[in-house]
Amino acid sequence: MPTIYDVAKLAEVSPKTVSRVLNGEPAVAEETRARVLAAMKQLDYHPNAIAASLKRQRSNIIGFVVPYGSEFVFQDPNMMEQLRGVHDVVTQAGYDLLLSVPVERKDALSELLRLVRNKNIDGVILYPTAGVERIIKELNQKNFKYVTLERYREDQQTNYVRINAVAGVYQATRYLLEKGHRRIGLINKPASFFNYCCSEDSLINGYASALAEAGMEVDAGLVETGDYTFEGGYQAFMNIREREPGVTAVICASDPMAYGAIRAAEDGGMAVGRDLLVVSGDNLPLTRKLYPMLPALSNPSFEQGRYAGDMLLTLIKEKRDLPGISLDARFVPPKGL
Amino acid sequence: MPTIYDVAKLAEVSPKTVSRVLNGEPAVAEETRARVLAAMKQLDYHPNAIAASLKRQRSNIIGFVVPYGSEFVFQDPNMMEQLRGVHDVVTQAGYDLLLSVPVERKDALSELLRLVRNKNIDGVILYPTAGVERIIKELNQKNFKYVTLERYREDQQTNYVRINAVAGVYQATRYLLEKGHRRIGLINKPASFFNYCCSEDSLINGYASALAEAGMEVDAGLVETGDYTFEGGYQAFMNIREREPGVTAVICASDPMAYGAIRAAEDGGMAVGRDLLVVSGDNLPLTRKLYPMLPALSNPSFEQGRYAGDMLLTLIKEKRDLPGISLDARFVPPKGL
DNA sequence: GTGAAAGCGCTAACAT
DNA sequence: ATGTTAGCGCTTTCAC
Repeated sequence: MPTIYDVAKLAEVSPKTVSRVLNGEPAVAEETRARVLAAMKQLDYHPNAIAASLKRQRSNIIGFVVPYGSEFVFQDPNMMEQLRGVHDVVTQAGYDLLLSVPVERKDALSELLRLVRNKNIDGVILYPTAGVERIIKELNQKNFKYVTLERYREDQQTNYVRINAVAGVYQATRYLLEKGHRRIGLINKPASFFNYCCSEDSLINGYASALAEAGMEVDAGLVETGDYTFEGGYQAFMNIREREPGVTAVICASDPMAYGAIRAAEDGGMAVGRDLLVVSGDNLPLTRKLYPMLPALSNPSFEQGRYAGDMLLTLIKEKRDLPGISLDARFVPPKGL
Repeated sequence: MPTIYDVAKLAEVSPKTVSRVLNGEPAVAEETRARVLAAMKQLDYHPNAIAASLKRQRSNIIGFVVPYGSEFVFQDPNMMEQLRGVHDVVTQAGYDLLLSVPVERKDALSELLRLVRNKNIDGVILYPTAGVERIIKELNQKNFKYVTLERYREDQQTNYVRINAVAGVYQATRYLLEKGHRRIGLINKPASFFNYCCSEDSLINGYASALAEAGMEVDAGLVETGDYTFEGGYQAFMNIREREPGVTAVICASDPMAYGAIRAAEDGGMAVGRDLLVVSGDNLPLTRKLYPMLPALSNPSFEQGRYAGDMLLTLIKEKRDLPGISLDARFVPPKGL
């Protein structure tokens, strides 16, 4: 493989001049630049990014570390949407994306440390999980740039992009109340998953406010917690139905859980859309297609990824922290209303 | 950041000895090794992977380039399964995965070239697309290691992992015939997508053989081609139904197309499972959950990814080409039969 | 506008 | 078992 020296020799200039052409630096005569470019072409020269990284002390690679094990991650449509958002924005900025999903869930933190310490990467997008605080501390100490999806602590002020579903759930609940529903189930997200710390954005808050406005109280029998999966949603709805056979609507914190609830309802002889209204939790494209008539909470996961990527790139460029961002989930009423 | 020299000084050994400890080379006295490790710990030393890469002339990074645009890719469950397979196997072998999905579909080939030429990566997994042949030629010339998912040419002999659905479709068709179905639809995969060259593994072959054995011929009115998407499946079934109102079963080449066909059937007033039997195309976990009663073709996409990753690692290690692999899709009869 | 020299942090080759 | 030397391919002073 030809190096910058080979090009320099052929073009009869110094290596530094070749480097200048490579990096589009201005102080090069047009005629010289042309000669250098011709030499590159003739030799089929391509710069070695690793050598440049070593000297520059940065790799132009962004890391994305996702805990929870690959089996879950690659089948979770929201994570894929976040990944897509991050990918698109960093790719277009000329960075590459190093994707790391610990095969075993328990390796998530050490994997993160490995990536960061070996500093192949210029920054990292990560999910807060239990135990991450120690790592964030190390990142801060080393002045290593990161953005978290959701917050790792309730008092985190900077460098996160989160989604707040409370307003969406409030609207969904109001909508259902207005339609005459009185026994409204809620399949909430787990208290300790992404945002394992932050109780304030539990869906229960929006749900409870809307009920309170209608002079109603939360009935514990109507509330369940799922684990974001189909199975979790299935079981949760089964439990709710057993306790509250009169349930006529259910709000789900995620689409897979909504699918589970739908199957549970149908297995129990209910006709979804007639006996039971299901509010899905993410409004994934697939959900819109499978169940076009159902209302939904719309989770801007893709935008979350985009903002996170953007924020990280700015962090890297400007070397300062940025205030965290909250994106509100929206309520999408059913088609034709 | 401390370097290998700092560690060497503190441990009172040479840098080379530190390097030996780092790489687990045998010829180090136990006592020395302990001293070095202690020094590393004291300094919070972590090796710089970029420097090692420059010297070693390899990065321990595998590239995965997926064409078709990120919007499609991250929402396609089969691609995600392949990605997961590749990811798991290379990760466990100590490699990192660089994921590259050109945001614009037309940039796929140049993206591939960029990755390869800058040789940040030790090898690449790629999909054959129109025009890829030129690039494969360059890869061969430079002795750069790659594995293709599906073949880029009918006569490709090495370095691919493909899925052959013909046997599965044959079994599916036989099953349906035995159950008494006579008007069996087929929503085939497009002739030019992954394996844009290879007509031999068109589903039509397995379909036609099974029909022929039963003394029947292929009725062109029952066959459509989709583009792997929900919309494609929807439209395809609509077309089939219009031409052949008596259709009682349909075999789909992918799960999203099966979802589309199901929706089309239901929109047309058919009850899936009673009026129409749908054989889904991939047997994704989600499909098993949403439609547990339907028969399916089972597409081993995850295994395809694993084999591709394995093959690439072997290619890199042994510096030789390997014969291509075909994985047969299976037919999975409906539950309870 | 261009060039010479030094060095990023590591490892391979060749000592001893 | 351990050390010395050189150099991977580039960019960064600092000079002219």
